[in-house]
Amino acid sequence: MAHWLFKSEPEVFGWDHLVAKGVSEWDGVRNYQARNFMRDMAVGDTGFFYHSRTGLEIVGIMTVMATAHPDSTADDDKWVCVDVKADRPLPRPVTLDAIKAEPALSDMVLVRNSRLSVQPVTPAEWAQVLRMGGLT
DNA sequence: GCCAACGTTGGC
DNA sequence: GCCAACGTTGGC
Repeated sequence: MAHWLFKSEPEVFGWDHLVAKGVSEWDGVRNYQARNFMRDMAVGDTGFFYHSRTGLEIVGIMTVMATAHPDSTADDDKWVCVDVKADRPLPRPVTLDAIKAEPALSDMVLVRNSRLSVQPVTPAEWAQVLRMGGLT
């Protein structure tokens, strides 16, 4: 199973919103690179939930529940979304500062390309963030 | 709130 | 097909 990272502004759609909603579409993505990553996702893939802008930390883990399907919030049919559900919060959220300070995470897309809202995470990065977050 | 970085659009 | 202008994202 592959790993991913999803960004959202906490005021717009944060971790608590996802927890309250249960299974939710990850809609509103209007970037080709991000869309293509969503097309690559499989049911059972896991992803980090990152709070951008005013959070700047990874707060939880979610699971992909449905593969890419048309995004009903788009005017045309070129955009897709996947369905995700909150799995569990990180006991200790992992901040962007902590990620930048960790040499093992220096190649994370989060660090390299701050504007990409859906991005892949390598198995090594995944394990490292889990450790820093107080899991495993 | 500002603005750098990035992506997209559209005139040529 | 180039690139200037514009819009958006997201760290600061």
